[in-house]
Amino acid sequence: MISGMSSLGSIKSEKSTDKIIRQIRKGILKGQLQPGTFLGSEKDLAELFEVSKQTLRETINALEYMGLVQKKKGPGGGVFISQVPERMAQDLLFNYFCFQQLSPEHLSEMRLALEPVAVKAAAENNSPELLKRLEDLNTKAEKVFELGNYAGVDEFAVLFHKEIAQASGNVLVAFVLGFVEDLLSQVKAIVEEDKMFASNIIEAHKKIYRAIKAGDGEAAAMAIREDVTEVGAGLIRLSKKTALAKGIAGEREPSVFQYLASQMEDDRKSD
Amino acid sequence: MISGMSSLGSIKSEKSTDKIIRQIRKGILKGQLQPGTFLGSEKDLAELFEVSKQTLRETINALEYMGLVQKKKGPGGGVFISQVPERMAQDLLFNYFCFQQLSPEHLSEMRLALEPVAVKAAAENNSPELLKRLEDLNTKAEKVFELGNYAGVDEFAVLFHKEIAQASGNVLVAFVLGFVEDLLSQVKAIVEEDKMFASNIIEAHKKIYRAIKAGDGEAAAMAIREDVTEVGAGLIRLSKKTALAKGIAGEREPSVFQYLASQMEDDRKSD
DNA sequence: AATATTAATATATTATGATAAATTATTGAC
DNA sequence: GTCAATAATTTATCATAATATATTAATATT
Repeated sequence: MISGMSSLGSIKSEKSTDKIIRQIRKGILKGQLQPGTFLGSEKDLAELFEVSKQTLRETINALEYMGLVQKKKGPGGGVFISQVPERMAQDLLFNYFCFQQLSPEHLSEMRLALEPVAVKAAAENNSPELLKRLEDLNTKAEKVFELGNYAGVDEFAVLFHKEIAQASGNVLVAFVLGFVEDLLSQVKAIVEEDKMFASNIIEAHKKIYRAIKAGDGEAAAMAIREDVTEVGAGLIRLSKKTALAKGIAGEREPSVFQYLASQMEDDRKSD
Repeated sequence: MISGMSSLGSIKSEKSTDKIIRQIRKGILKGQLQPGTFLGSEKDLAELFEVSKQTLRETINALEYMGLVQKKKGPGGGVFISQVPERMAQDLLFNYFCFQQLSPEHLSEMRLALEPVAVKAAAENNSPELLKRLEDLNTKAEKVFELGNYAGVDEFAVLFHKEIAQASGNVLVAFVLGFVEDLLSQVKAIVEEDKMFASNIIEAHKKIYRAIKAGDGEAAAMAIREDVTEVGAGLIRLSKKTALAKGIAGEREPSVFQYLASQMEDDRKSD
């Protein structure tokens, strides 16, 4: 048991892969390594850290999948520090929740807690640009509604909510709401929606827009609560029906991921 | 191998590393690969996917750092599917926010939105086990308070809130609140707290506990709002003072990570 | 001269073989 | 049976080499 062990310090000798990852990550978190910073080619880095090419590749690969670095091929290429893309952060978080029995109810409850906060902030800081974007989205939603494209209504509805989430001014709220909205939009893309559903959403969003435009945070919050509650209820009802039709649910709470699984044949691709 | 595959088929030939990662991840997300499932040794998997050892190691390494698999050495070892540990999901999310100027205000605002939701659920489902754990934590907090260990009070206070977050019954709320609480606890460990601060926390938590015990969700929500608001205000005040003392702040909003960076000095340079 | 084409070059990507280190299963002594 | 030594298995690392790919530079074409 006690053989060639390092004298002091760490009892368990840390893998060199882990050491390098920790070191680079620390540099990033401390702000010493800013996005865009060129770290060198893999060859350079292997020499710098005094490890083999393979070992270095394993570390850089891990950092790349965490979103912290990007690689570029060819002359002038190499390893660069990168901001973690929102999409990647979402996917990594998705990995966690796929083991947690996340349900549409959970998502809806989160929306109910955060949307009013976001929309209040949006109403209190209702820039012309924001109003323009929100109005555009609602107009587009109405157009596709008239064409009978109810799924299209929902796409614009999601963008409407994501716009408000961004306008919250709170990066944490914006991320969590964005995560929730994206998940819900995928769920909604599976369950079929009807005309009444889409019509209600359009009316609700018009009301929310008016409150934001008027700078009335309380009214906006109230309106969005109604919207979220109604959509949540409808969605839960529809998803339960879908689950039963597929023979999935029954004893167990329907997990969001069981629906999404069926859709995973076409993978979400970045870029 | 067949050269010239790049011209036909996919426009951008996907790296085999990416392909394998996508494939395994899909299996996990679809529920076909459950936690604990043995995938085989690296050698087996290299043969299975028809790639080299190195390529396979790179994929497994990436999956390991995402938290989706674990490796074990020795006889009976190999690659196993793993639930993503909460801590790892937190760290990966942390990577995202370290570029987003997350501030104590943002954290506090999120708490204010979610804690009442969590505590209401906790009050409505106040099991004897939960009450016991909460009472224990408050008792311990009081003990360390009497010893003058105000930082210790805070450690138990954080656990108190995390317990409530878990009791929310909402995995999404629990995770986000846990993430926020852990971040705040690190910030609090840096800024110095005084006797009054600790005393207020203890009284507030007693009040929250009584409301939960009584099954009064509304009272519990009200009490926790007071607690969160007060702690948030105190924390923001203290952290601004700390930031100014360090010459960090000024024109820019103080980022949580600028404080945490100062704590990351625990260098054990051994390479 | 501007533009398209080709060649050169730097880099990532994949592959193979070999050794070291760590962990577990097995064996053997008492 | 218990415990220590040994063997077997697997990951971790190193080294080398060939291939694929994207950028840049040079060349040819219009």
